Amino acid sequence: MKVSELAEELKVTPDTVRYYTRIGLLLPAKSKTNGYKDYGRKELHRLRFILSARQLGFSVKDIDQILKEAAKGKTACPLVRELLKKRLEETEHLFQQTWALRTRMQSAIKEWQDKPDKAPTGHMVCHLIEGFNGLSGKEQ
Amino acid sequence: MKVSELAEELKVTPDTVRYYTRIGLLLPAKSKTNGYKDYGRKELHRLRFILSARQLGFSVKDIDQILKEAAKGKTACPLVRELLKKRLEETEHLFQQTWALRTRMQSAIKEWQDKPDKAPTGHMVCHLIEGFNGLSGKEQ
DNA sequence: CTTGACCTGTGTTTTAGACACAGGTGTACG
DNA sequence: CGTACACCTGTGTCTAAAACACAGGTCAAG
Repeated sequence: MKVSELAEELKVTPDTVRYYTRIGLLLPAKSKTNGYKDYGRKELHRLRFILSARQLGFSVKDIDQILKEAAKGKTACPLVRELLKKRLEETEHLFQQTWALRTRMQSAIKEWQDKPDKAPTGHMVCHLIEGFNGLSGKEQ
Repeated sequence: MKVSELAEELKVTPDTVRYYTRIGLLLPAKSKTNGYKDYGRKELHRLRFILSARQLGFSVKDIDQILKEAAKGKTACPLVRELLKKRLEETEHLFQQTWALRTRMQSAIKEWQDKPDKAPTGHMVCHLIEGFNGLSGKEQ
């Protein structure tokens, strides 16, 4: 299988396949005729695993670690559980951050509806931004 | 004011100040005695504006655009409104993504509680990941 | 004048690919 | 067999927003 064939098979871009190959997650053989990378069933399976793990929020580096652990014949499960716990904490944090940001942005848009446009002054770049207090309108 | 003094004043890291300076958002004078960058009240105010805008989700490039617009003496408000709308859409998207990911991760952790660790086999790297279906347990 | 703490500017690293690009491949057609 | 042209390849570079590393400069105490 060539790069694009493998990519098409699992609905990712050829660039993704190339990237995973470049960092050593995939280890295709090299075609003898041309120098093209040649992916077999093993690499297909391996890529499928990588994509499953990505879906669960593991970083590419995590996956590298997991694959290396499994390659030793040991169970990677404890590592997997530990990494997922860590990634969940991060995701939880990002979630809160994003939620708060969204709220702030919505709040700003609403608050700005009644405000006019103004030209900048020496000490004011944009009165919308500089006049926005970030609270949801319930402050005193 | 030196880099670290300005940074301390607005509770950011010196690296952040250096970064904004490097990309041209801050334009400090150069100290005559040593070659150190020298920030004045204007730069303090400018940094404050930048941080306010960052709080609202504007990218650094957005802010550059806004500052350039205001520098022409024109009102930056229409641009600001338009950019915020765009960023809100992106944030909304990220929010949904993150929410879905969090749900998937929590679901996996729960589902894995009852499962044992297993050593890898030829066609299975980690049965936890490969056996996780991504649905919340309500599939048939 | 020297020690040592702190500060500076610049260059490099981070994530997970996307994009650009010069050149190779392969096939339909003549 | 030759060739035109679409498509494919590997490699190198770029992205955001700083954080980090580091060699060397500065400054106050002694």
